Amino acid sequence: MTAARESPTGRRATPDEVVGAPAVRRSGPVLLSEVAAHAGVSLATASRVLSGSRSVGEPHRGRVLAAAQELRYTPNAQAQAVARGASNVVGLIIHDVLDPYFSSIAGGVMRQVEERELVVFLASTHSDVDRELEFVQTMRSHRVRALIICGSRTTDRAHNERLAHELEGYAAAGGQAAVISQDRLGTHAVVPQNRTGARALARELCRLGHRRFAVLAGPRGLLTSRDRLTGFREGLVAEGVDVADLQVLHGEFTREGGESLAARLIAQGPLPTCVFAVNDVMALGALAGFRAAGVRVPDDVSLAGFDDIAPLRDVVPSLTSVHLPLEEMGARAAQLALDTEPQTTSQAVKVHAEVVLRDSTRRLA
Amino acid sequence: MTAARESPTGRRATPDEVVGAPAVRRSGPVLLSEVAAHAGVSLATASRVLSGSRSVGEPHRGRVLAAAQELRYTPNAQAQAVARGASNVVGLIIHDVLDPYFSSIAGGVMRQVEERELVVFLASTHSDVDRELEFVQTMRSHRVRALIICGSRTTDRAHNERLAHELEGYAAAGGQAAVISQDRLGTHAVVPQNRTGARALARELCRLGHRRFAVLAGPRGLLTSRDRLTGFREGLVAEGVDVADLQVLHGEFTREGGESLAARLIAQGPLPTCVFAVNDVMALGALAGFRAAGVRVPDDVSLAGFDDIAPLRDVVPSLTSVHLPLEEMGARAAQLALDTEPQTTSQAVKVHAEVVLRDSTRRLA
DNA sequence: CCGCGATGGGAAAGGGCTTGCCGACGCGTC
DNA sequence: GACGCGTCGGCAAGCCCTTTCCCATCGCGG
Repeated sequence: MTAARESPTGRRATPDEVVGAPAVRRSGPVLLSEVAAHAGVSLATASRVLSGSRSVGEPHRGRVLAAAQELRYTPNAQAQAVARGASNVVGLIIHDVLDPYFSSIAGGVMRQVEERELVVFLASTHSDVDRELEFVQTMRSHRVRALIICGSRTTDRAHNERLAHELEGYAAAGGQAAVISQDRLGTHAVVPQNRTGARALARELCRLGHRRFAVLAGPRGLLTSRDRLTGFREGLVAEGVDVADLQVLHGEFTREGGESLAARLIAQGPLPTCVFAVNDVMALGALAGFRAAGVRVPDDVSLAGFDDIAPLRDVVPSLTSVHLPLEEMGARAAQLALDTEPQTTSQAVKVHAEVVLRDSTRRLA
Repeated sequence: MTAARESPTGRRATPDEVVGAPAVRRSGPVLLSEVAAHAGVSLATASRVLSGSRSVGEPHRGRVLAAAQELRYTPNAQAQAVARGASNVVGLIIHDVLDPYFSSIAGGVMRQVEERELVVFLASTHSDVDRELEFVQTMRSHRVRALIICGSRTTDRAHNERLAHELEGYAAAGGQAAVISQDRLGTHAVVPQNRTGARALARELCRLGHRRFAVLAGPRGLLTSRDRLTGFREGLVAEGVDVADLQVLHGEFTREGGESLAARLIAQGPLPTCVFAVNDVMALGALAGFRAAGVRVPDDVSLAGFDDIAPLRDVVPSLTSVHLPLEEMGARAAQLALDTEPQTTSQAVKVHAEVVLRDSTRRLA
């Protein structure tokens, strides 16, 4: 912005000038041209030495390297990207770094990115679909070589279309994208088996003897929540549970959401024997809510979540959940976006979800 | 990298060629020049309309916008950065996204960054000091306008000097840096009162009647660990506790580290009445370690941590800790780096650390 | 001694964008 | 009607690199 290049004076310094004002360092980054001048070679040669794009004879080679070192030259990655027509940046769009679900996924992505010596642009949407769209634009404008979105997954058709449209634009411009947990967007996709996982969970819970359930669901518009709810319902039906009186409470997909839903559930009257929170963050909130109200888990009510996020390890009682290999999902998405040839037909990787019974769900007598 | 522009044939297409192959859309991003051509104005005008750098008369203005929309033009941010001589990217270097301490800080940074409509480059060092150095280089080469490091804080003099040197180079090139939890690096700094906090914690624990302590410390080379240990010791001395037989175990600054240290502590013989883990992640590990060994907290041993990370909220027993406003620290660092004029003398912000007594530390009879 | 291919250096043409400058134009004023 | 002024287009010169040519040089066999 306030670039204020103060170069007007800046012609080539004659030897005398060098003697005259030795310490007057131009501020701002050192340029390749300065390195070249310092080494007494042409710009082209300096470039070739430093980027290793072609062999350069020893005398010159050494001098360029020395000059670069002495001047503390750092190539301008932006200019390089422009000149080469390709960047080494990967875009990552998630909801929130603070949410363990997303940070685990981000961790997986980062690992892959680091292995390839790339760099990641991180953007967090805070669940705002418009920001999501906006960020796709931003990423595109930064010409990221790959884009990974772990996003909204809303049922909002209009939004999904716009997103698909954006992504198509991104792809048309030569980028590779992978979306986590949502397919049919015309990109690579890594999708957890939400429905199957929830179905399996329902089955296990029924096998523990539970018949009366409540579900703490996310916002109605979220596909993830809907899929898990649907799967759970199917599972119950398969086990012969009457789903008619299944209590389903909708709230935010956050800890606070879970907490207040638990409170609402308690207020509504007799508790079911088992509560399924469609994700672990909500389950943790619910756990806190129950505890605050003096409702004991699992004695008074059983509680299960979904995702098997890391902090679950330290909770008491340990939470029953449906395990998702979050880091792997991130890593896989990164691989899809980074290792696939552009123009390949997009792949969809299904991720297995596995029920893990722990102490928060008890067997009924 | 494999840029492979398919231009060898690529001289300028003659009008005839255009007629010959009308639908052959060049792949790759749409260029500003194409937009300009489409709108029938000059490149300059198109640029001005789209960047709003100068007012442009209505007939042209409208046509440029229409053309841009129709062609789905996205400006090349890299080229813009080169041309403008300033980028709108902020660099963030942390150890690990998966660690709640760092992700909280990252969250704070992100908030500030988003408010300013900038974008962040995230790099994680996984506690590797060399990678840290490397990343500073990378960030510098990407010409990030601000750099926030939440890093190693090692006692390794050589490394610190190299880091300071790197940062000085970055600053000389016109960048603004802020470092979290380490000062004397010649940059802005946000430093938590580790020592004071630990001292206060020691005092509170003594007031609960504890006299025999153990400290689960991080690697010897980590300043954060050392400061907290020092402060804790000072606090004990101030309370008249004999520090001679204070048990100090060193391990990794991770959950696993805490877990195995707890095991070691148990194996070593009679437990002290209270254990201080120098950070919460270790404390959580220790809690798990104790639990696994059948040692009850706080009945058999009291346990305290430091940082007050988010997952602590859901742990049972709730953990006594020293609260640090992590998000704010990140936000503050971002502000320092973003809102300060370059060349200003660097500021150091001290962050208050406050003891929060919870259920994991009990009062001795 | 000459021609040959291989090698390495440099000038210059990009890459996609911004912006300083100039000139054209329309308007109001005296 | 001439002049000044403000507005707005466009040319072209940047920004900092990479890479394509092309030419000079060199070693070498014929």
